[in-house]
Amino acid sequence: MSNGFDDIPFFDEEPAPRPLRGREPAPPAPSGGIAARAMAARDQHRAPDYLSGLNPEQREAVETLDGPVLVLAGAGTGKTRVLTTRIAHILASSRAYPSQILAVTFTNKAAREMKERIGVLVGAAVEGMPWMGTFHSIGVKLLRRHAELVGLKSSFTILDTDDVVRLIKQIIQAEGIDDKRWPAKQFAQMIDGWKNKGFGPADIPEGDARSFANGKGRELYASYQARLMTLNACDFGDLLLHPIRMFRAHPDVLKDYHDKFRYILVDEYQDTNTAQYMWLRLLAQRPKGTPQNVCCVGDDDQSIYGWRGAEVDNILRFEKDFPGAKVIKLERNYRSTEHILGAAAHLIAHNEGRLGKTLFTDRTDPDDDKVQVHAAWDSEEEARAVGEEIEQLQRQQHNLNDMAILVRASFQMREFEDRFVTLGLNYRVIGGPRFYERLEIRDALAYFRLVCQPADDLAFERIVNTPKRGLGDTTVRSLHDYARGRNIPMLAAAADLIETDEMKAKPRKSLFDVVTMFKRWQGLLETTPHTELAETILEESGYTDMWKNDKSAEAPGRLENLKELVRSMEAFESMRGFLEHIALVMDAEQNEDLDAVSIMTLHSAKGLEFETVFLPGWEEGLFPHQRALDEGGRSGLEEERRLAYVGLTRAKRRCHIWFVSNRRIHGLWQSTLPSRFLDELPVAHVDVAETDQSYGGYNRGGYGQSRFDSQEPFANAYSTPGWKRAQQNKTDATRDNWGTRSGVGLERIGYGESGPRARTIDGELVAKSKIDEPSKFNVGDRVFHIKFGNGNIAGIEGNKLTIDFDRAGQKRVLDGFVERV
DNA sequence: TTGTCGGTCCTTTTT
DNA sequence: GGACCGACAA
Repeated sequence: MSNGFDDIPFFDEEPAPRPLRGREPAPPAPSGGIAARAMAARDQHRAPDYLSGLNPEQREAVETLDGPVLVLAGAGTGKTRVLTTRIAHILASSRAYPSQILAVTFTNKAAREMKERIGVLVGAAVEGMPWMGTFHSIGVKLLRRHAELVGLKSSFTILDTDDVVRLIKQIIQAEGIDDKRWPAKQFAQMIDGWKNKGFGPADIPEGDARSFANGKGRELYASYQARLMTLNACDFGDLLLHPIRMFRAHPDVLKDYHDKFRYILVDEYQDTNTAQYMWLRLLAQRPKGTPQNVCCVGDDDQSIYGWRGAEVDNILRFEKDFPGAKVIKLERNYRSTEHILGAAAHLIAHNEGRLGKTLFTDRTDPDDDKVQVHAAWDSEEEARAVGEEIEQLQRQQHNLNDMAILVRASFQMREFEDRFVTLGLNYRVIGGPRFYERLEIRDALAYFRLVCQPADDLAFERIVNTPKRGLGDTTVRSLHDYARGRNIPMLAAAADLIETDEMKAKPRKSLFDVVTMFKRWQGLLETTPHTELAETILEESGYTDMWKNDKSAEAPGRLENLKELVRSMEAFESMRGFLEHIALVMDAEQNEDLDAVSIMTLHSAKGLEFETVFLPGWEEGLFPHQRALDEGGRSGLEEERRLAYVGLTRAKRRCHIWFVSNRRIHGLWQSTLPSRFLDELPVAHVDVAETDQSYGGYNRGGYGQSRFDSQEPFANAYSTPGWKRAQQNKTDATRDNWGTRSGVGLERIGYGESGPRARTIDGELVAKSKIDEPSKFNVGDRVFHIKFGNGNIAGIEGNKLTIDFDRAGQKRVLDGFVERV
């Protein structure tokens, strides 16, 4: 089986290790220069196999190797295939060594996938690509090489969010600022935001600086950075910012990398933030006359990370940054049915700031289902109905692995989990609390870190009294002061202090034990296999015993996790190697063998695809989310719409959308309006599902009778009272922002024409909490609630009523949902 | 030093 | 409704 690579000489690694200043050897250049000619030398009539399956646009994106290229790749148009084939093509045509290609992704998952797929194309040569990885992992690699240029030692540690918050808290307290009023977590987020924008302490806008801790924002940021330096540590943002500073301050170093990276490729370009953009521009923009072989792939319609600093503008201004750039659109979709594509395309057309792509497919099959819209009474019924749908598919021999439930917010998952547990339906939650973030794992890692890196004060503080050794705040504080005063690590300070009389006997003894333990472990570091050492550390420190003696329900699971942690170290050469890996890769592999429905947020679904997709919770306030509307205005709404677009385009064959009329939010039942996005779906590609169970038809047992129960079952969801009431409310509050735009947004589904409908940006839940207004109800009033039935008011706070319901017991509800009887 | 009570928060999340 | 954090008392 020939894939066109069999006889191409690949170089596993650059003739290592070479001084940086030395120029890369040019790969054996084919005399003609262009790829096609190189290939033709081997095969006169036929392009290599790896190119033959591509459509013309994809092929252009792969073969345009000279100069800047922007590939606008819609959902399901073979984006990853283009990227990987392009790399294969660069290698096959001997344009560069594997080590001369810089390929950047956002997530480790994407990097892994890319590596795998390139491996399939080119075999072992992929192992020679050290510069393929996430922005952050490449940043680490650069920094380890040149740490001293930014004032670090190359053994620097990488702090995760948890460490950062604890560190910032210390700094806030040290400045004598009230850390209740000015929470460290909030400031950590501010710093992260600044770093995303590429701001150092000197660069932050005056307003930002003033907004925290009575104007001390800048000062605090500066002391945080100073503290990181003394700790020889970086946070995630620094992994980008330090290289940027370094490249700016040392053009000679930058030049070396210009020479080195002959080809630069960037995945998911729409997600780059300003810092990443600056980083990339430094590396990709070359002096005039030198080749700028940069290729960015992205989809502006799938930009859903604006809230964490991603700048869609980066994709929009690519052509300005790289004059003469070739822009290639991939619009042929290989994933979904025409109905799903039609629905998605029509929805996303409501956005204004777009580059404008329209997905199409040749595949038409009269048997394909349209996108189904379902209504349910409340979230419980929604979960029940989705469960039934899944079981039905299962009976038709569909795999659970091919189905996914994509929610807007993670609290929605719970209802589905509960339901699936009762049904005995396998499910897997993706993106929940992650392995390496668990308490016991972080504790264990702190031990390992401190052994490898005795200067890691954060690790020291974390475990010095875990398990309990009688070393409380007082002891730690005095250690801290001593260490700061002498500018030495805390572990060293501890070693000093136990030699003196400054401490009381008890803490002194404990501290002595700690110091001795760590000394011994450090001695074992080079001689003992690292998994064995890890076990020794956990045993001797008393950490495993701590959990063995713990009678709580989680303890056995935590011990299990610790074992798993040690097992996972086997794959690494050393403890240091392991720590480096997990500092950047916080995810652990999921069990793929189990056949299970996936439950995840829309955000984590990006890049995935499923035969059948369920999209619950399409209600105003939830999706689009109220906060996105309040804080993001028009652009917030557009990002929500892109999220909806991402959701729809995950589906290959079947897509079911749900909305409910009642949802419990923050413990209170609220009645909800169907999402405006439902109005934006095209009639031609959508079916409103028959609901024999919703509303009228379903027996809700002894739970409060609905006043609609006596009526006829509804023909379809759009004629249900919830929907009608919703539409009524919408027209009542008409503020028409879009109505006059032509062509889009005016089609409606299954209900009568009534003129342009309101599409307000600040679409609100029906009721909001209002504390100040006097209530129109009195204690003792007899009232009716749509879900809970009749009851008496037991208490009133603002518009929140406490009601003793005849059947449902005591509940707190908003006064908008009850009426006097 | 440890356990319990009460107040607050509640979108999305990678590195 | 419930998880998490900090203050407070034993």
